[in-house]
This record gives sequence, structure tokens and C-alpha cells, in this order.
Amino acid sequence: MSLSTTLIDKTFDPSELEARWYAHWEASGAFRPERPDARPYTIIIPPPNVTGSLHIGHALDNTLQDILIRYHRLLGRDARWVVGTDHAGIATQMVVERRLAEHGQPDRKTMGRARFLETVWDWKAESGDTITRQLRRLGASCDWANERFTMDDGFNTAVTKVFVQLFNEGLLYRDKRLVNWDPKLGTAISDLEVEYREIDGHMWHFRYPLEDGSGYLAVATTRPETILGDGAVAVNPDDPRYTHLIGQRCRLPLVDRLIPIIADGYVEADFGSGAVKITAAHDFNDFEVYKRHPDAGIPVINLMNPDATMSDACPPDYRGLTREEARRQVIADFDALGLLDKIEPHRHQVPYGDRSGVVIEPYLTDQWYVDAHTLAQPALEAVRSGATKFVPATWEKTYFNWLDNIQPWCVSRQLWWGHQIPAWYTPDGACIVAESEAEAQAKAPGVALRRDEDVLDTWFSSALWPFATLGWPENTPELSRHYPGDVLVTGFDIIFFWVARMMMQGIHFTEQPPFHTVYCHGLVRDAKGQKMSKSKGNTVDPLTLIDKYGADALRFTLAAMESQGRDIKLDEKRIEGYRNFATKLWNAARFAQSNGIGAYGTGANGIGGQGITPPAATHPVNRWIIGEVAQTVAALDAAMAAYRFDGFADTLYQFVWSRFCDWYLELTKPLLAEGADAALAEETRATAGWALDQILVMLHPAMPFLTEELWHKLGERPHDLILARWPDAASLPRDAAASAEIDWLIALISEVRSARTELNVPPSAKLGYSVDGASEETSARLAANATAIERLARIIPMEGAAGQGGRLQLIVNEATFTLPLEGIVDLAAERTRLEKAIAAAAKERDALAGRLASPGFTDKAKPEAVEKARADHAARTAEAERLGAALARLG
RNA sequence: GGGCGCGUAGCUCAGCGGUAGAGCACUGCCUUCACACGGCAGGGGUCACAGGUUCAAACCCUGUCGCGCCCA
Repeated sequence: MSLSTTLIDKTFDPSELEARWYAHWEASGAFRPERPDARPYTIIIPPPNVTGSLHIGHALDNTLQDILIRYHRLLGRDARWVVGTDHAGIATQMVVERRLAEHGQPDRKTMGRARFLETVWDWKAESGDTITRQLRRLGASCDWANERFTMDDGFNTAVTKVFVQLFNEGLLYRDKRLVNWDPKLGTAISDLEVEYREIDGHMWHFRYPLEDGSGYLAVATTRPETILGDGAVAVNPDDPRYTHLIGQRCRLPLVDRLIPIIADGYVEADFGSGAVKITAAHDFNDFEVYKRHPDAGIPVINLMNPDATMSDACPPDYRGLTREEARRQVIADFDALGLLDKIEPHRHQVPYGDRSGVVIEPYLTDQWYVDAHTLAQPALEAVRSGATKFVPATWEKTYFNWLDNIQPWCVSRQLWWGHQIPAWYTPDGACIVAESEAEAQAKAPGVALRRDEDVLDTWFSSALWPFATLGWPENTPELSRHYPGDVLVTGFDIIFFWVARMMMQGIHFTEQPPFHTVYCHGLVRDAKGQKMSKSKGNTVDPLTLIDKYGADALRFTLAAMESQGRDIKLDEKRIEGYRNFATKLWNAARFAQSNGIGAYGTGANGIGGQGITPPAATHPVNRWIIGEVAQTVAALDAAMAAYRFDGFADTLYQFVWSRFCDWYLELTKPLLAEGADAALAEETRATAGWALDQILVMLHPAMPFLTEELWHKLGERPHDLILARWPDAASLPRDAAASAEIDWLIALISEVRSARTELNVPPSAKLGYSVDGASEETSARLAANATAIERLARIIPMEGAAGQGGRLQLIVNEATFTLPLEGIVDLAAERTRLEKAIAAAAKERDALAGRLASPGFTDKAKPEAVEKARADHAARTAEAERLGAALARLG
């Protein structure tokens, strides 16, 4: 591609230039320039699912990260955005299994583990670059050259080492506990993968005959099928209805088993019948009760097979039935025995697998657990001490709450796709944990070993992402340079998944928290505020939006709407508006180019195009815009330091459109016109070129494509914009006198325009004016800015005083401007206009007077506030007086 | 049941102690030599409600009402 300067086209086509620039940046290594002496700046991407595709939440998350990375790269930091994808165990395995079914191929079990895994790797190879391609469309300037994957060899080494070390430290162990079992997927799943749905169910009341034949105990349950596994009945110790039964036994119908009646505070007397069946193997609460009563002899009976059909532990009649069939059968059998007391409608929470959509079964199995409670303590301390900060800080509470109550973390999954657990079993059931089979074998010479078939929870490996991506467990230069990272940018909904686990493992294995800041953004919702979901059909595809409006417009929209974690209601109108903004800048650059304004410091003077130091401008408008740039840079720096992406975008929007385009370009048109002072024109072209360059740099983090294109269109450059230098606010000159003059000029022009419109003066009519009470400074300014005033306000000075007829009068500071409008102006309309202005000034004057007179204000308020009130009061008083005089002159 | 957050212009949202802001939408005018994806000007808010603190409250405190989310 040619980087030579060319004329800027009349139309701006985002798609063409986006593809061109992205390829160029990536090929030229611009995403990670060699900066060995610079301070590192590191962001670790929350790795997207390798077989997923980019949704609008990713677009937000990665836009924010890219803005941070590009900003810091422009600041000269050794910026690195570590990128890669997650193998996403369950999700990916499900996708592949579904594809096999769709294509009529043998299922997983039929084809066997080895062939199935080959199929998954094939699928990963085929579809795995979809999401990374989409990230590129967005403009994400990641370090692709070092892309990682949570199942690559290096990761496998890291995962194995972590597993073995935690095991050796006693922080990882095998245990038989209840897990959330997904009978459809045939695996344990995380608490976080369980969603509770409100279901209209029933509360069945059954009669359990007392052992001594003295009657029945009514037991209420929502899950009759688990009666077959009951090991006890519990009542509240303070429930007078049942105290006499505590310690007795009752006979479990259908099973004909005697079970104890125990007392436990967990039972609520006024819920159900006040007597709760205890099925330790199928209910989390019941399991806790069981553990609290070790002497009660409560049996733990696993009623189900892994697919949730009834197991051989049930009486013969129920074996092989599904959960649902068993429920119906149990109810019918109780009814037949006359032991069904009553059925009440009952709305309750039922756990469902968020991926499989089936009811989750609390299920007693052998699994591997991590002692999360122990690992959580340093992770909590890191945030308490401020070593890691949440932005906004309110999310710390969520983090604390979750880690404070964390349970042992079940890390084994009955899947094939994932890191296989490095544990081997001897024929007599002994378990050997080792980094390799050879090592395991060495510990048990001559014994046949069988490897644990299960794999690790995806989050077990994701937790290592911030350091394993940098080469850990090797002590690589990359690791020492880029770890810990600077900021993790993620949705608040993922604090439990990502943040907490990365903090726990990061601190345990590297002794440092993996990032000093966690920025949590909100969810992207549709324009009505509904959460987007495929089932609702209200999702928006970021790629479609990019096609329609350009990546820059989408990025800018997401940044502008991101205000510290609040959810974003995405309205396409907003994107359209920022597309218009991009077009505005494009046209401004086109205008600049047609006026001989180009890359600052290139061409004849050839300073090299760095454009850091502004030209030594003499004209107030040029000195003013340099000061405005300085102010803008400072505001942008402050916004970035505070992670205020909305403030960053808004500052740019206002500066580019409302300052640079609306005023600077308009005010300098006369200075560039034919016949204007040549030296001044040259100065103005230089200043405009410089200011435009700074705009491109400042806007680049948010709109990288458009700005890079214009950067090159405007002149020969020694380097791409992506590698330019961010302006230094402190070193830019600010001229208070020039600012005051231009502010005055803008106020004057605005006053005139406003009055003209109000009095229906035709826009084309050029009016004469005279001025009274003008200070020397104002007179000088009027003379110096005569051309701009004529052009933008369409008024020219006239000889002599105004006559007695119709006239338009306006006040700017101390001066009164009179525009005779004999026959044109409607006297009544002008009177109304002046009266309105007087009323406004008087209202403020009186309010200020009231405040100044009120007791306490002058001695209790801050001196600055008092001073400002006095100054404002004086100004409003004078304004009202001058307007009053003007009204009097109308006659 | 516990916790968090939100109610500011028609819409979407900033502002969080010193005279109410932005974008979009709306109204009027403008085929002005960068841009109609534009220019100029304008209308529109008792900042949910009720108390309190303060010289001063959209902003701090308490309560009420309405909405949302998370955890159990």
C-alpha cells in the first residue's frame, strides 16, 4: 500500500480503510513496538471462548481495553495487550457433540475419547479464529504475535504444576461431597452455572407411621421421589407439636425402613408440616443436617444413576424409572396406602443447568476440590489493603461477599475436553498425583496405573491466565516485565468467574496480585433496557453495526455510553450520531487540505512530523486554539486516569465539533483568504495543521481507523499515527489574554446572531453598527477582528451615531452595540426582546443580592464563593442597567 | 430474607454542596465557496415524593413510593 499523501475523497468509506489499516498495523508490528527502555503497560484480555463469536458485550469490553492500550502506547509506554482464547470445556464439548448429532455421526461415547478429542481440535482449528478475526474488525490492537490458548502446551505445563503443587500443599484433595450434577451432560457443574427458576410445583404431605404404632408424623416435601432415600425426619427442637417424638423412630413407607426422628434448628416449624424428611444424598441442606448428627445413624443413600434414573439402591419396583416417573409412582403408592395427607400448590425455586436446561440434581460423588477458603484470604487482603482496586469501588463489596462465603471449589468435571487431571490410581485404589505418568510410575514401580479420566474446570486454567500467558512457570523476561498487569477490564457479572479466581491463584503462585486495578463495566442492553438474549431475539450483532456505521462509530458510542459500570442501553441512533461525528471530522480535514493545511512540521520546514511543539503563533485565534488543545489534553488525561470513558469521548466530541470546527475553522477562514497577510496565513496554516494533528492523536484511541487514514492523507509522515506521541498538556502554552479575546469575540457573534434571528432579520442582510461605552481594549478587538465579525455576525462598523428610528441594541460586557434597522425592525418585537433580557439579568441580580444579604453567607461561605457572588452581582446589575438604557432609547 | 444500585429535558444519560448539562428527538430559518451524515437560532426540567442538616441541597442524612440486579 502507498502511504503517500493523496486528496481526501468527498465521501468517507469506513469499511475500505478499516481493513487496509488493520492489516498494515498488524503486519508492521505496530501493536507491540520495541520499547525496551519504556515503562511497561499491560492488559490481559479476558480470553473469549475459542469457538464463540463476538457479541456486543465483547465489543464493549474490548473497545475499553483498546482505548486504554492505544492511549498508553501513544504515551510512550511499552504497551502490551496479551491476547488469546479459552478452551471453554463444557461449552465447546457441547457444540461439538451437537454437530456430531446434526451430521449423523457417531456420538462421543461411540467414537471414544481419543477420536472425540481429535474432532474437537479439528473444530477448534476450523472455527477458533472466528472470534479473533472479529476482534480485529473492532480494531483491537492485541499482541497477536504471542497469542495463547488455555489448552496449549505451555498452559498444560502450568496447569499440571499448579495441580501438583496445590495437592502437595494440602490445598487440593479428593472428597466425596454433594455436587450440582447435570444429568444431561453427565458432569458436575459449578454453583455459578446453576440458575434458579421459579416453578409452580406442589407441596406433598405424606404420613410416616410412628414405630410404636401410636399414629403418624406428617412430612411435607416438594420432591417425593427422594423419599426412597430418606434417612431421618427432622423437627424443630422448640416445636411443641413434636417434642415428644424426638428420639423415637418412624417407619418409612414403601421402603419399610425405620428412621430416627431428630431435632435440628434448621427446620422451620411454620413451613410445610414442620417435619422435614432428611435425604442426605440428594439435598444440600439435608447433607448438612446429616453431618450435624453423626450419632443418629442416618444412612446416606444414593438413589440415582448418573443420568438421574433410579438406581439399584431403590426398592425393585422403582429401579430404572426416571426422576419424574419415580415421583408419580411414589405419590400413587402413598395414595394407595392411604398415607397421602394432602397436596398444596407451592411456588418454589428449582435449580436448572444454565447450559443443558435440565433440573440439576444434588448428587453424591467423588470429586477433586480446591481449598478455596484458604486461597481466598490473601485475595481478600489484596483488595482490603488497596494493592488491587476495583473501579468503581462499589464492586469490592460483591467481591468480599463472595470470597468471604466461598465453599470448597469442585474442580473436576466429567468431560473429555479440558486438562486431564494428573492423578493415577493403583488397582487397589491408591491415588498418586504427579506431573507425568513416568513420575507417577516411579512412585509405584511395577504397578499398573490408571489415569483419572476427568478433566479440570475451565476456570482452573483460566485462573492462571494472567501469568501462564507470560511463560510461567518459567521465569521468563516477559513474566518479570509484564506481570503483574495494570488493569483487568471485565463485566461485573464475571467478578466471581474471573477476578476472584485469578486473584487467588495469582497471589498464591506469584506472590503478587495479577493486576492493580479491576475495571468493571455494565451490561449492554437493548434500547428498551432489556437484557439481550438469543431466546428473546433482541441481540445486536456488533459486526452488523460495524458494517453499517464503521468500527470507529461503534467504538466511540460504547465509550461515550460507558459511565463506570452502569448498564448501557444501546440505541442505534447514538451510533448514527457518532458516525456523523466521524464524517464531520473527515470533512474538516478535507477543508483543511484544500486550504493548504497539512501535516504540521512536514514539507518545506521539515521538522519531522512529530508535531509536539506548537508553532510560535502570534495571532490571538491561533494562540487560543493552542490553549484549547492544552485544556483538552488535560481533560482527556484526567478522564483516562479516572477510567471515565464517557468523559473521554465527550471531551473529544465537544472539542472537535464545538470548538475546532464551529469556531476555529470559521474564525480563521478570513486569515486564509486570498489577499490576506501572507505571514499570518502561513502561521495559521501551521497552527491549524498542528491542532488537527493533535486532534488525530487524541482521537486515535477511540477512533483508530479514521484518524490513521487522515494522518496519512494530510502529509508524509515518518511513522504511523498509532505510534505517534500523545501531547503533553503541561508543556503547551496557554495565553489568557488570547482566550479572553476569543471568548469575547464568540460572545459578541453569538449575541448578534441570536438577536438577528429573534427579530427576523434576513440572514443575508449585512447591518451597520455603532458602539457606545467601549473600552480601549474592546475598540482594539473590534478593529482586529473586523473581518471575522463581518463574516460570522454579518455586521460592519458604520460612521456616525445611530439615528432615532428602529434599532437593535445589545450589550456585550461594558459596551452597547446599536444596529439601526430603520424600517426593518419591528419596534415592539425589539422592546419585548430587551424586556426579556432585562428580566433575566434582573432575576439573577436579585437572586445574588438575596444571597449576599442573607445572614451567614458572607461570613460562613468560602471566600471564593462570596467573591464570585459579588462579581456576578455587579456584572448582572450593570447589564440590567445598560439594557434598561437601551430600552429607554427605543422610545 | 440479606445486599447493591437506579429514579434529572420527549428519549438515553452526565453532574453529586455554590445561578440545571450533553447527545438524540422537536421547532424556525438557511441550496453561505469542508460538511444537509450540514449551518444558525430556539423551545423544553418545581432534578420521584416527604422531612431533616447547612448561609446554601439535584447533590449530604432519614423515611416513603416506584424500578432493576445480585446473593440466600
